[in-house]
Amino acid sequence: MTQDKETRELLLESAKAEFMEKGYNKASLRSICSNAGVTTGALYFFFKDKADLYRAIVGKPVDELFEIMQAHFDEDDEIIASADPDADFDDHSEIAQVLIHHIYSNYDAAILLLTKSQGSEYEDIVDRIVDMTESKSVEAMEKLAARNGKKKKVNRYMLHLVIHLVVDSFVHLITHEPDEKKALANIKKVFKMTMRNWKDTVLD
Amino acid sequence: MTQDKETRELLLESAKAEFMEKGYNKASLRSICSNAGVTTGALYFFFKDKADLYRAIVGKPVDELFEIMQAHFDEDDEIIASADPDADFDDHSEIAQVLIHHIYSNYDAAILLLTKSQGSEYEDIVDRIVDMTESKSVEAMEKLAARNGKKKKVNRYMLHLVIHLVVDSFVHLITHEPDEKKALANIKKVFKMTMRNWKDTVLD
Amino acid sequence: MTQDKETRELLLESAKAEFMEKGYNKASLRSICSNAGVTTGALYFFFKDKADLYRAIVGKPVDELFEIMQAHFDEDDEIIASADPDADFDDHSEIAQVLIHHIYSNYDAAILLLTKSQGSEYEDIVDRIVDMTESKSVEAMEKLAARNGKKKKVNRYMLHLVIHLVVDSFVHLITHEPDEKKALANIKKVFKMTMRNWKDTVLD
Amino acid sequence: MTQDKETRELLLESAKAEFMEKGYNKASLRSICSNAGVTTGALYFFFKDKADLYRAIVGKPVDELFEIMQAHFDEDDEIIASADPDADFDDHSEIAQVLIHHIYSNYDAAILLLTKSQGSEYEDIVDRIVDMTESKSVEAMEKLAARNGKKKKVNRYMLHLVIHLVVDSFVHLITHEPDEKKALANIKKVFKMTMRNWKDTVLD
DNA sequence: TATGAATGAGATTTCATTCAT
DNA sequence: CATGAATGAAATCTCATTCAT
Repeated sequence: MTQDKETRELLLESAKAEFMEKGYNKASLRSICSNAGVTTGALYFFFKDKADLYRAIVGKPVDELFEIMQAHFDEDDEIIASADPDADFDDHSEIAQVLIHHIYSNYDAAILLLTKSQGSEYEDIVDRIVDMTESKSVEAMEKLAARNGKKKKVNRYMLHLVIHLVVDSFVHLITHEPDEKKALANIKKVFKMTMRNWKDTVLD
Repeated sequence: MTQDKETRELLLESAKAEFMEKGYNKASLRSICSNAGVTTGALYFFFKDKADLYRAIVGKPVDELFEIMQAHFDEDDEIIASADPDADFDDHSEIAQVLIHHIYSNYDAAILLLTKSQGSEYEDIVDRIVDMTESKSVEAMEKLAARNGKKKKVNRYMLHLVIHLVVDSFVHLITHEPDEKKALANIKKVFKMTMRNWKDTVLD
Repeated sequence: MTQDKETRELLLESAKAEFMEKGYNKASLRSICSNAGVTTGALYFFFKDKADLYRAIVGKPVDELFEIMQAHFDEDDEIIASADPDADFDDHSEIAQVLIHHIYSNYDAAILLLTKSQGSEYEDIVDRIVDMTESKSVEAMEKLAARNGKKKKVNRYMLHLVIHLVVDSFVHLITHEPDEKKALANIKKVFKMTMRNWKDTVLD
Repeated sequence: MTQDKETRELLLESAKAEFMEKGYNKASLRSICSNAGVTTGALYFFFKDKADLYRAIVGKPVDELFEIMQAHFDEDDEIIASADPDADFDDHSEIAQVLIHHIYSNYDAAILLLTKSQGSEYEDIVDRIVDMTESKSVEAMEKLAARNGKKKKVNRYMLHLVIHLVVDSFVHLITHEPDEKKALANIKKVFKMTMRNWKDTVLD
């Protein structure tokens, strides 16, 4: 006993592997424990329940992701509030880079969240990201319209779809390209594509 | 009771409802049977196991979908094989209409497949559609290149992504728009968008 | 398999013994099943859960008990409504006999209820009996007072206590005297005692 | 923290609350410890096991109770041994007062013992009190008979029952009347009632 | 004194599946 | 065709207790 200080870590490793292999629902706490070389009781010393164990793996990265997004939208708000009417919203290269870097720094958690979270409290993570992005975009567009007086007609359905697709692109990229640099290179194309789609189909 | 020969049908109805409510994994055969007013034995008379029951609901629509797609690609092949070098590949309105009609004619099955199939043999249905579309597209492009001598450089990653996104668009549309006509109207925009993305990012 | 038709019965027997030995809370469904020679799954074919199993043993006797009591109180009501102002409420020998007979006809269930029900939905059975008796008694006394014009002052605390004690006497008798005839003989004394206590302490 | 030497006290407080809320059986040592702000190890430093912890709360009051009762019976013995053949055994007001005072001075423990002790070594406390009272009463009656020559026939069953009921009355009173003075007032009525029952039914 | 970690046995419940009738 | 019964394995979770430090 008292192996250095690792049991919790062993459990997290084992849980990661099990969730990855079987998904949240079918993952067995028994397997997780026996693979970690401990009894089920030990697991319950460190984690409240299955949900808590999963949260211990993906919770922090998720929270940070939303913080990063929030910070980005706050910045945009400031730009909108500032004098310059021609500020550039088209250059998403910075936020893309930050997001990609954060995600690839937590790659295991990202894969778990995007492909193995059904049944957990995170099963709607992608929808939550889409929803946040959409509502923040709408807000920003309304502020811009209020300030500029120009009012572009917006196709709300296409707005939703385009945002959905750019998020899906991220998801697809992350789940298929394990190399951060390559992912970043591709995501820039995705953004370019998205901006055109935006202008062509969201703004009538 | 006048049940004539309907037990199988009752079971299928009940199963649809249960799968819809809980998803493939969490659906309980017990619940399905008791809601259908029969015992588990009856279920096992008509269906080999849980997978077979699910297949009985979604199998035929899926097979037909792939047949429709196959027929479409075969037509394209013929056009490529024909003399006309300027044949139009850009007009997908026909295939779109046929696909949408097929899907909305089997709407329950479609929703089941797209949102409730995790754990079943159909959990990868979207990927299979993407894969088929992608490989057929590559084939077609190679045949065209061979015939025309012109060889456009193709960005395989973006090809894959663009196809993925158009399929995702379908999925998103189907799961969010229950009205066939409205869905069809929107899907045309999606195709237009996709064609531009194709030319801009797949062909360098 | 198919032993005559008895598995459910075996389970009930085994459950009775286990509940009797360990009480509701500490009774183990595992033990019950293995002592009955079946697997736990079998139990869950016949009973919804632990509570349902317990209910299958004691539920009917309890319901019948309350029906018997209700019928008794209804009879009293009729007597009160009738002309005779001097009807005799003091002779409880009939109800005593009926109650005792019912209880001793379901002796196992009675012992279970009175001594082993903690943790189950029946843990308050004695209180429920006291409450019903008390409220019916109060009703009856009020009706009598309204009819007769005479209004005896009632010490509510002693009323409650005396009723509690007569019920306790029943309980004590039942749990200590397994012979129905002897129990009946003693319960008559208890009633006599109770009637005097009633007059002396409930009615000031 | 200034915990000086209070951990044990914290644990006892927390245990009292837990036992009160859930009863002996369902009380969780984990909860007790965490509510006390210590770990399980600490508990096991002060107490041998769950039983020992419970004993630490209720043991002393129980022992004292039996001592008080013993002293009372010893006094009675002396009176019997004394010359006066007409000594008064009917006035229990003194012992009633002493008992009630002791019990209300340890009210938490009393409630715990009377309503939450199932599963513990004290689950039979009421029976033990009844048994002691009964055997001491029989002893006393025999001594009296031996001395006086008169031999009243005693109905042993009713003796047991009457004692049981007076004890039950105490229990009921204690658990329903938190005010010591009111309890004392009522208990006197109970004794009066008991004395009459005694003469009427115990002594044929 | 007290902690933090871990045990191991136990609890109830659910499930897909089987099979004699 | 269908029933009713039963299996057996697995699931998550809780518990009192122990012990090295």
